[in-house]
Amino acid sequence: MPRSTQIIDAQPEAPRSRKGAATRARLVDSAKEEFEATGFLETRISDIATRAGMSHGTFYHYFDSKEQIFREVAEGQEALLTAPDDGDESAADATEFDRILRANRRYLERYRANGRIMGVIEEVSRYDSFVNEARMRRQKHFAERAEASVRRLQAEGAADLEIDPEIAAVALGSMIARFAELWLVEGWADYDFDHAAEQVTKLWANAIGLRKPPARRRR
Amino acid sequence: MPRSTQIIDAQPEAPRSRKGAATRARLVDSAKEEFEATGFLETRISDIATRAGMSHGTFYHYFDSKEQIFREVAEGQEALLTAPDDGDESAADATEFDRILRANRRYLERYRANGRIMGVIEEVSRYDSFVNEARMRRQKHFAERAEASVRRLQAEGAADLEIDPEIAAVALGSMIARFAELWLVEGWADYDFDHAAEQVTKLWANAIGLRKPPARRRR
Amino acid sequence: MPRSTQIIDAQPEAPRSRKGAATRARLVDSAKEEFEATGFLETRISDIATRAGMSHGTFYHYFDSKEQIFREVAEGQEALLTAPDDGDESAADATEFDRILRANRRYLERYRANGRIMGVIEEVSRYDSFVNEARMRRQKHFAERAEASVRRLQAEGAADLEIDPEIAAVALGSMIARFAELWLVEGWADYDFDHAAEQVTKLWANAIGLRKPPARRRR
Amino acid sequence: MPRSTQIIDAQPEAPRSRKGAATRARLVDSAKEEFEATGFLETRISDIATRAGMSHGTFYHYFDSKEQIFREVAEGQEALLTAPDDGDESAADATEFDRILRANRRYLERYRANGRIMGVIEEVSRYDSFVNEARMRRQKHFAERAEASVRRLQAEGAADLEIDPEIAAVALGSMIARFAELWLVEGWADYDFDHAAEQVTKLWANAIGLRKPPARRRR
DNA sequence: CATGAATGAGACTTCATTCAT
DNA sequence: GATGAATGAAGTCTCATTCAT
Repeated sequence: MPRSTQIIDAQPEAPRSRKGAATRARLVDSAKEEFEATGFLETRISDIATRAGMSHGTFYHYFDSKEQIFREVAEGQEALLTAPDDGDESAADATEFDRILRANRRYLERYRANGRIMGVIEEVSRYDSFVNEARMRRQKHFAERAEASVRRLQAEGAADLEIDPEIAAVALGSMIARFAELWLVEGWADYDFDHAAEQVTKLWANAIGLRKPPARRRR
Repeated sequence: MPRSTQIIDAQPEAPRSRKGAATRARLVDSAKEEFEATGFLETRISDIATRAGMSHGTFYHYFDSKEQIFREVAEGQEALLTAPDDGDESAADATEFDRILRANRRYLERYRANGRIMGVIEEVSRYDSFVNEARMRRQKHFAERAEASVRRLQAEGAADLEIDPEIAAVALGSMIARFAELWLVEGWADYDFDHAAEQVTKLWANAIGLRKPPARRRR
Repeated sequence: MPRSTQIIDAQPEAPRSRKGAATRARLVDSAKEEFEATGFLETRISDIATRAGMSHGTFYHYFDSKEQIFREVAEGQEALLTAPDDGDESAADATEFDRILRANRRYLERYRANGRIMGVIEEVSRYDSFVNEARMRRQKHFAERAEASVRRLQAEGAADLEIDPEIAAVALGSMIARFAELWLVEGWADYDFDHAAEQVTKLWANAIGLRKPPARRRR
Repeated sequence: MPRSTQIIDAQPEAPRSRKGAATRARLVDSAKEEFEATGFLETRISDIATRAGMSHGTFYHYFDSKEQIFREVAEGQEALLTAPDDGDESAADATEFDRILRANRRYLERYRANGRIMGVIEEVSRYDSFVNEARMRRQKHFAERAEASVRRLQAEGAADLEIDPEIAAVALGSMIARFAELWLVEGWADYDFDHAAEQVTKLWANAIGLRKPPARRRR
């Protein structure tokens, strides 16, 4: 049973030596840079290899195609975007509004730090179902959290009961995602970061009818 | 609304005869169908020509490239999406909420009726600046209306004054646009149309802090 | 339903103009020459195109691959080898031996006239099942005739009854086929044509125990 | 019987250690298996190495190329096919017919036991002159014996004098060889072994006009 | 001896585009 | 206007072979 074990195993095979692993990593890095600089379609396999300082043949030791390496790059970005906060989170949140604000800021900050590649991911997700699935997982990730949050608030009497938590979660997640893209990738306008983050959070909070709970006040 | 940015958008030459015009129109229709069925990248000039029942050589009598004919298809869709209501609009709107609801419904209905090609436009806008510009014009079209609407309501005391009308317009426009794409192109979920339209409108209205003002009349 | 109608239709499509047909024919001829001169494996698509005086891109208008055009060349040879005699056949045959001799001579003559390409067909038939099938059809064609002939002669009391007509047909067909290959392709030895043809016919006749029927004598 | 034609058949170097010899042998075995399973063209060096449980780099310690290792495999098969009977041969043969039958059976049995690789040898012999030479040596080996046999029988008055011993030897050798290939490699039909062996021997005996001479004794 | 990373020659193929008819 | 034959740039991918470790 030689010749790969199908589908998943489509990958040439993992590097077996330390050097190989380093080379592979170098390729992924170069690929990301090249995709950022040139876009997906315009990037040639040999561009990636050359940028990584190696022959294009080497590329094929580690990846089967441009699509495949892109998936890995995209996967990394998606993981980064949805990674949990790296620090004392709950600590700082005085109010529910602060909690939402922090989440939004985190998303926007991370998106801003990777604007170029995020734009390319948006592009590629339109014709590569793997990448699209990863993007949908991200969307789902945030939607689930948002939905749970809305339900909880409704239960606490702190949110509008007429809001459908499911739709609200998708729509508000969409708002943040597209707003981020327009602002940080398309260059729609040059908003002040703090102001923009606060504004979309206000829209979000208003949208679900967030009420300042009894003993708290918004800044 | 210039026809694309008309740089040297010189098409081979406008058809002179009636027959030529018909052939050209046939190509545009076939192109749309083919793009819907196959996506932009996978569609070949000869696919379009074949679908239109002619030799691919003929294509070049009317268009210079796949990009060019796509721009025309996309332009048509954008025009359709932003076209004014075809009928007695203001008539029916009893309240501001109804006005927003009607606008959202119209957008969603039109989007739904053209889901496939809208998805392709989303794709192509990522690597064709003409198409992207057209999409941005659409976004701007809605954003301007939304911004004006928010300002007016704020002036009337019918909307939250803490909301930045500019950001609100972009963010809420983004919400509708991405929600439409997720729902109607990506098949994220199968919402009831009326319910979904009403929900996103509620989110919108809440977001800007819309208050049913005592005695309201529309512009 | 664009994009070919599967399998059979794998061919790019038949030429639509007279000029196209001529070009296609030119390709087939050049392919045969190139295969004869260089062998199958060593022949490049562009060699064929260049020999036919055209760009390699043109090749792909008419054929999908080297295998495909080779099949057409091979098919032509097989047809030629099994083509019926072009002339007054039965007329001349005084005896059964003469009949067998004539058939053998015809095969050997035709094989000799196309030695090079026959050798390549032998080669390719080992890894292209289409070509192999064509070769097997040829073998079968002759085997069926031979078997019928043996049965008839046995019935007439003019052949050894202990011979199994089925095996005899295959074995004697093999004898002629391989002998032809060794002699005319491999250059095993430089026999006089008439002598060799007569000798293998004698072996054949003896093998099946051909008896001179009552009122006839062998020359 | 020189080891191939030994032009500059310089193999990397004969293994010096016991371990090296074992590795080398393992490669030859794996190569044979791989060739049988995949055919010559489709087999890659790394397939052979992998099957032998080693890195493909190691292959080059022992062989220069796929051709070279194949020659060794083929050489082994040819030797096997032409190897003298391993036992008390003459003993059992009561008649000349029995002698021919025994030789044919031995060939067919050996061929059958190695059908797959024999088929590959047939293939490769068409484009590797070394392999072809080995095959021709086999053919010559049998032809020489057959020719001598015919001449002897003719001298003894036990065979048809009109038969040209040289051509008969080649043609009848061809008959056996091709019949074996059709039957045992191509799967032309599923003959009973004993019956088939006896039949081709009858054809052979008849062909040379073998007569049971009054009182015969074998050499 | 063995490993497997790295190389790059060399062929294949696609398809937008041109152009003679 | 329409046709479809012809072109060739451009990229893909394979795998035998080398070589540092």
